[in-house]
Amino acid sequence: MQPSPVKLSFKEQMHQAREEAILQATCRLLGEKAYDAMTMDDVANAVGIAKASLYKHFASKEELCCASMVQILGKVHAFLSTVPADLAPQDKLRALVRWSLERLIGNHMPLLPSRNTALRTVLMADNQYLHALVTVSDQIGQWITQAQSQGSVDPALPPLVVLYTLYARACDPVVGFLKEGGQFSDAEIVELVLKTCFDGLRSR
Amino acid sequence: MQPSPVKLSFKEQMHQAREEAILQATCRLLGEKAYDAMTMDDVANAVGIAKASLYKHFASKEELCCASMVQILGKVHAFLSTVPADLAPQDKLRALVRWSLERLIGNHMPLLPSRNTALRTVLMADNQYLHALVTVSDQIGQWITQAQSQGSVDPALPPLVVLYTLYARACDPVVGFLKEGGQFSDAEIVELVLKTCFDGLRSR
DNA sequence: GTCTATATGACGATAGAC
DNA sequence: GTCTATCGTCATATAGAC
Repeated sequence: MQPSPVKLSFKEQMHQAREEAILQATCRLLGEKAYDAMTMDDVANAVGIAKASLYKHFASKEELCCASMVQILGKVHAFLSTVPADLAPQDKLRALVRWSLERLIGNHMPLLPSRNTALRTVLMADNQYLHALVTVSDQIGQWITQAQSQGSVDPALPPLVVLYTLYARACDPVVGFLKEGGQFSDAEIVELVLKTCFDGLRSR
Repeated sequence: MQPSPVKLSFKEQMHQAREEAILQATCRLLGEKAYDAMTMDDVANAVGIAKASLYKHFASKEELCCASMVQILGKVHAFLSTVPADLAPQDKLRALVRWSLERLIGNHMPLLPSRNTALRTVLMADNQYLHALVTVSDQIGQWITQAQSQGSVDPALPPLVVLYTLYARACDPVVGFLKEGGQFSDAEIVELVLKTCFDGLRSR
């Protein structure tokens, strides 16, 4: 009796589901600690499988984390397409930053590789990651340019500076500081950081 | 023949000088990489002594890095006292952030412990560090309050949010992103980040 | 593909000669 | 106090049975 196509498909689905679970766990763990601090044991325990099994899915820790980052960029891309087209450009940008902050505050967003970590080196050599990054950056870049031409974002700022400043909110330590203080609710923290990001510290 | 007090003092000076060199190297290395990524071998090589000798000065990696962070807070404190007293409060704050950014861009400022690293745990248990942190924060907090009462910093923002936002500039990844691009000079990067920090992204 | 067990290497810390 | 040499530990990655 030959294995039916359905059975094969089911096995593949299992495989995919397990891989998805691994990526989910990795994403969450990378949101809790730095790349160096996260161990493959952490991931294996979180998923509930043996460490060796991880290596059947991903050849190395670097590859795993890389895939996790690509997945996150995919989620960013998916979010971008849900932003109403009729929103003003600066409101689209605000929506993006708000979404990033909400993910950060829920520990669902890994720290961006802001320094020369092993991860950053791998990411910059990974075509999937770079492609996803360019796709996302292009969309955001358009919004920035539009917002600047409308004057709602300072046209004097180089668009790249605006882009990086928005990206940096996704790993803003201020969120962690304020959360630790316990003095503000999550929603308040998001609004406060949003305000300082777009309006700055000065009175308007 | 007894050792003269002068000789003793000289040996002590040597000791102090070596310790200073160790702290300097640690400070620079912590500016280049994260706490976990920095090794005691790195420090020993940078100073030009054997790793074992480090442990004659500092009992552990944690203690060494802790001392390094305390030393940096000391430099911050020293800088604060050089800021002209007749400057407007908001200009004092700008001067502080500019100084931080210049240190960051020259890799002379360790990343602040923004997440739960082993270092952060140690720092928060170290009275010297906490005391230095409170001293510095108090001075900055006064400037913030004054700037808010003058209306040059938004009085609607909780002072703590302003303080953390300023602190976060000392480890702003935007600086690294822009520096890597090679499109802006160090001085331009400092001014751009200063502008987004105080004025935000929106046009004024 | 999943597991247990292990090889390999890196790093913090120490021993002991000088 | 400085060095060389080494220990103990932990984490990545793999071997090999099932």
